[in-house]
Amino acid sequence: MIPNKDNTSKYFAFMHNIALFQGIKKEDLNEFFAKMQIEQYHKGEIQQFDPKQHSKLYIVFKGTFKLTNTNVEGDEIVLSLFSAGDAVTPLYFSPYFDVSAGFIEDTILFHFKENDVQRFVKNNHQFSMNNIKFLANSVQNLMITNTVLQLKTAKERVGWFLAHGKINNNSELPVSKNIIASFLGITPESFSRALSSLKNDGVTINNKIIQLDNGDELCKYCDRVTGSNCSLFRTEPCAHY
Amino acid sequence: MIPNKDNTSKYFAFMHNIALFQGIKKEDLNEFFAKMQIEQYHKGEIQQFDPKQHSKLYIVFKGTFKLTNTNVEGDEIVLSLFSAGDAVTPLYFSPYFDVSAGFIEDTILFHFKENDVQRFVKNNHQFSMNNIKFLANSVQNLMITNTVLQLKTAKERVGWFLAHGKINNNSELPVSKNIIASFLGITPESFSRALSSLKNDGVTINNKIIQLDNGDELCKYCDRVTGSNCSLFRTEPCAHY
DNA sequence: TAATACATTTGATTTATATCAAGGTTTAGT
DNA sequence: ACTAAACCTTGATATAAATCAAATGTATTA
Repeated sequence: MIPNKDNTSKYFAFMHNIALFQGIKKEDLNEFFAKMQIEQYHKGEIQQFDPKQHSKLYIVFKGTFKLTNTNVEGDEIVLSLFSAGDAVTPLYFSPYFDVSAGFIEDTILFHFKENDVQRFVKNNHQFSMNNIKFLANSVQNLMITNTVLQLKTAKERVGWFLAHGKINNNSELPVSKNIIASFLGITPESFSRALSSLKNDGVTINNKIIQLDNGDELCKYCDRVTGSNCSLFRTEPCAHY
Repeated sequence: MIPNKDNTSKYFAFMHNIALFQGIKKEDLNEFFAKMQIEQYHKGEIQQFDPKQHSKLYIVFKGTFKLTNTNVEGDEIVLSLFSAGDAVTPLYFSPYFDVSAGFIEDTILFHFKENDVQRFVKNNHQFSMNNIKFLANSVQNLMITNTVLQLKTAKERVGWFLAHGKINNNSELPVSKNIIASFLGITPESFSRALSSLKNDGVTINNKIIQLDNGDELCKYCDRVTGSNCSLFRTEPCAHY
């Protein structure tokens, strides 16, 4: 799919808001964006992320997909979820790191080729700084996920996930429950039971919409980094004094 | 501790071998290294990693420490382990990310101040590329750890840890068993039982030294990225065809 | 709109690992 | 070399979550 004139300005406006491209001169950006390619995927499709062929920078324009890893027994685990505005850089993955992208909705990705990204990193300080920031942030998020996976009971994991979404203004579940369960390292059954237990605490989910009786029911499950973006941070109900 | 003349050349030689500094002109490096500070920590010490005070780049010269996170109930989990040659960049962590460094042995760290690192990143393409590579590698490793924590039984986790060490030529456990257990998200008791089960498969640990009856006993626990560095990769016993 | 697939919930049962407890071993410091 | 403190192992028991199974609910598409 080649962008036509009409779409181009819409796409570029969208791209200018992506964190990776902040603080970069408009001319430089537009020159880089001119190299952008568009890929469309359909719901249900699975793409092996073979870095030999996929050494690119991806930006999600529309849709949702999951990054997954499948073990020998065929169990699939969800490493992370991506939706509009998120970036992925398999560019830097080892060719032996075998992850797949599973498309949950019809999805439009923008991509840049390895050489173009490398050149832009080399020639543009701000872009290289942004890349460092982006990756450092990924490191931090993965460490937090790590903590959640090691420390929490099923209910606490679910609570954490919901608190995370709430603070980022997603009062709606981003994907189906069984995918969230896999991301949290629990079974769909356990997820369901955790939810029914949370219901007793005032957390209800109707049609993927999360509703809270008081508004502070999820505070106890929140991590400190996520919490720092919360309107209740360091007020009385907050877990972080 | 201020480096004296004698030590300086030893330190610089060590630093020139660190991955983060590869491919950079000697003059540039030495100018940067001149800003290096040295910190010593004693076994048992714990340092809160408050990024307001610790916005630095650290290189481990000697010793071992663990990066840990403690939850409300006081449970401690080990996020990662660092030893000579490893780098840490809390530089890029959120000020709300509360991790601690727990020193397992007497440790010597080299550190650089935030401003100096930022300046070097800005002025040296290779260093900024190296930073990107370093962080991307961390992302990948954390994703793998994530998979291990979600997918594996206690025995498989221990097997993976030992396989990892074996391939990186550490036939010796890097730290005490209970710290490894915490890193793997299991209790010391489960770790011990996993080891005794592995013993039946030909994996013996004597005085922290890992011994294998045949040499391929750990192959089934190995992940593909680690495996790609193994001498047995894609031979008959390898799990990755 | 029916038909079929997919997702979710609920219950019964099993199982792996945590917890609790006690004894044994190694390590470190005096 | 001796003592105290960590560390490790082993056994018994408890428990949270996985698994198995079946029913219900919700999408998809023909």
